[in-house]
Amino acid sequence: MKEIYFYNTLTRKKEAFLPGQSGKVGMYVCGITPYDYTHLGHARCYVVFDVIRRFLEEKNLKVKYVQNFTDIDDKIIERANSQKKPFYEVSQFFIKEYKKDIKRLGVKDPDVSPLVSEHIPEIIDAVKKLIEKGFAYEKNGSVYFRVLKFKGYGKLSGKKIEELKPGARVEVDEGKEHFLDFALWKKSKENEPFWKSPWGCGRPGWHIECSVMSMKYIGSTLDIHGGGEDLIFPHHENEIAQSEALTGVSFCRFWLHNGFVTINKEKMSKSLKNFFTLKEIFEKFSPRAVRFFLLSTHYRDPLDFSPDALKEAERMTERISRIFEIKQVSQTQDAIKKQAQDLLEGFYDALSDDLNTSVAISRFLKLVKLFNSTKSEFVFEKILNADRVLNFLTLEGKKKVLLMSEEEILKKINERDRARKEKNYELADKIREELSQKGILLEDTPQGTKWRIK
RNA sequence: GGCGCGGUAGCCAAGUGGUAAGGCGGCGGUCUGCAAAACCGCUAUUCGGAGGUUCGAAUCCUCUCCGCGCCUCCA
Repeated sequence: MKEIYFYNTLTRKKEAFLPGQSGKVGMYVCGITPYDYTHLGHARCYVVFDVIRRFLEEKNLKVKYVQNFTDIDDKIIERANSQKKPFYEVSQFFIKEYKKDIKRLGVKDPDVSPLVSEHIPEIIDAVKKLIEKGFAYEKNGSVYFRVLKFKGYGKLSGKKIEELKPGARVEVDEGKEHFLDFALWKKSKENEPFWKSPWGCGRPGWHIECSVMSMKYIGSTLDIHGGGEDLIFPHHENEIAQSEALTGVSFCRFWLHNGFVTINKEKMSKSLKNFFTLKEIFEKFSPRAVRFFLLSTHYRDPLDFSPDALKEAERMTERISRIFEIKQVSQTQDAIKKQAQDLLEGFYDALSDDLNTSVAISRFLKLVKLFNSTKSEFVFEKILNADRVLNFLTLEGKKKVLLMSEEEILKKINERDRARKEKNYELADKIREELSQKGILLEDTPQGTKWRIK
């Protein structure tokens, strides 16, 4: 059994992962801003971190998994105002949709799913402390973080302050001491929801909620902080600055970031209008295939979406699921047991190597193959063991629509069986073809003729 | 402009110094009346290109071409 290694964005190296205190792992993954439906890019992130969590749990580590909802933000307000609704109706609606979609992908519920809107007092406290410590200042009802005061700014993203030039891409906000300073607290404009604070009516800035909520539920130092790689800068960089300014200790030991889902090699994003929501995807592909697809490539590499790739995932997962159709035998030769055990070990070793799911899946498929040729209960159990991490087998498969009644099908099968006994193969094949036209596939097995939907 | 990632067979995809995992597809076979499913075998002398280091390189170095990302909200 190998040690667990993860690639740490902070050090740009694979590092041995050892939990902080006695087998406990505190992990925080940045959640969504619920102002629209969840898309495939989000799904990749949460499926990947779900596998990391399940894997660590299988390794007998006690994981506390925290994932927030940023339920108050400019985009939510924008949407709420355009629909003439309070912001929380918009965020609550999309939180519900997110939970529905992500559950179908077999992602376990977080242990804690904190909402920003329910942590305003804690956020105000944190901002107050940052001001006291000289890391933040109030200006016209807003509070900004004083980036230059925090040495080490840029250590996560590898950016140098001198190289980040104000201008074209960075909005120059009057009132800030330095263009990189970011809002901890934003003064509310008219028609915007607000909370009362020592600095007047306003709401939290974007980054502070993650610092406050992660440390509230996990502690000053997280073991793992995860998210999409687009969050590295500025979001996670800012989280580090705020948190470490606040506590004086290291905020997080392992920073893990997943790569993007792309379409034609380009990032799936709203602005390019090339994104697919899970809702849309599920109309064409099963959640089981989607999960398989999302794990088929290493999590840090780009994953290119295409209908063909999803179709292949559909085929593969159907094949995997067919193991349930086989009657198991209890006897297993030692050599086979050894093979199965080695494959399972290889499976976990692959995951230990910075979550190499491609290799892990290949071992998993080998186990399926071994089971198909041995029908061994022992091997079957190894498959179920591996599936506790991958979680393909319990998910919804492809939707099957029955175009004719079961009685009708059985009648046709009987008719065909009679024809086959009489060696009237022409008729038998005609019946099989007829059923095939209606999407029914026949399989002649030693146990008789079976049928299934194509 | 700064920083970073990737280019491996028809396709997807592992592999950071020891001589190219795995899957899909295709081809051949076992089974079958024929199929289907499953299983077995075959399917890259070669890793974008050019140099270099080395006994040895997909893996290290230099240059170069192509694609992408971050530097602004973004999983």
